[in-house]
Amino acid sequence: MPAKAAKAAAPTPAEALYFELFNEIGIIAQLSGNRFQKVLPHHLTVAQFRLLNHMIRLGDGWTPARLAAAFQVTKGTMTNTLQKLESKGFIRVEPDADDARSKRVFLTPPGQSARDAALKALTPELSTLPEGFPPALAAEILPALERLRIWLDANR
Amino acid sequence: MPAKAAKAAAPTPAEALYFELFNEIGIIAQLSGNRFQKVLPHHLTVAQFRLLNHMIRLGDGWTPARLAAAFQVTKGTMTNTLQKLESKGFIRVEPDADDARSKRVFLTPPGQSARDAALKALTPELSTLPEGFPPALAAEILPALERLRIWLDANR
DNA sequence: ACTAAAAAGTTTGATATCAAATTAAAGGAG
DNA sequence: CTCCTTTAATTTGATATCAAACTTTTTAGT
Repeated sequence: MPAKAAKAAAPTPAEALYFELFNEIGIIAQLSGNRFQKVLPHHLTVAQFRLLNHMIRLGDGWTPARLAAAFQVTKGTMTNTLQKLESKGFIRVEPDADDARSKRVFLTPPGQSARDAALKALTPELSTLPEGFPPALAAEILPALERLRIWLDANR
Repeated sequence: MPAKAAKAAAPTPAEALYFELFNEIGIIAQLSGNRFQKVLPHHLTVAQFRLLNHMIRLGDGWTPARLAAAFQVTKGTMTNTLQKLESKGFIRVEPDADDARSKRVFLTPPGQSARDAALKALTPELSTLPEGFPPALAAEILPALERLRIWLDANR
């Protein structure tokens, strides 16, 4: 049998597939993030916008720790993000009556307005997207992405 | 006709779909990026690893400017990333003979080894993934993601 | 009830990234 | 040829994020 060159760590086809998947996802996240960042109002970062959005969609009153876990950032990062949003008046952070270690985060009316304005500012970015990437395609792959996200979230 | 509440910027269903798509992609990128970061050898960042990987897959000899465009980072960021990789001996940066403004980036043998080692270190992270997210599903959505990435890349 | 362990939030120091300004070289218009 | 514009790379200052240490409070074990 001919000597085989010492090929280093050739990934299986399945592994290669996953690597490619995460690579594409990483690039898309960076491209879209950059793009969104440029048009967000009130000097909102993407992270700040996502936090506002999260409170609209899933309700407020969460603790910082739970938010940090939900967004997969460190507690220190969440502290910083919350302080920025609070200084802009977009959220209110109150002590938790039941647990003196904890706090609770609430969206303010200006915060809701800022979120709406941000959404409006983002919309034009998407206006020409359907030409190259039809909504039906988005709908088609979304369940799979959710499934992947949920798995990653559960198996850290 | 009843007075309609001043609903601020209600996105169309298609827009909502896109927002959700980018949201999921953003979360997956963060989860997978964090995860990969923790196991990468040689203090490689994800950005550094992707650069090494890029040179393996698409060949080296690119200019920093072209690399910055390919990865959608600023030229300053690319300068920094290249300096880090060069200080580790994983790449070689040479002046371009034809254009005194430019440089050319080459992968060194240690760089190739580091990339192989990184790939190997990443593989265990994927070992249990097929249970929750079968490779067939990855293969199914990959073309759509490529299409999205290409569109975003072309329409900046 | 007491003590040890865990959890919530903050702080600190380091780093990756960005935007904008800077320097140097190439290209184009006249 | 000369000047103006564009391009390549770097530098600078600011910020977001991380990991790790720290403080306070709660929970659990005995």
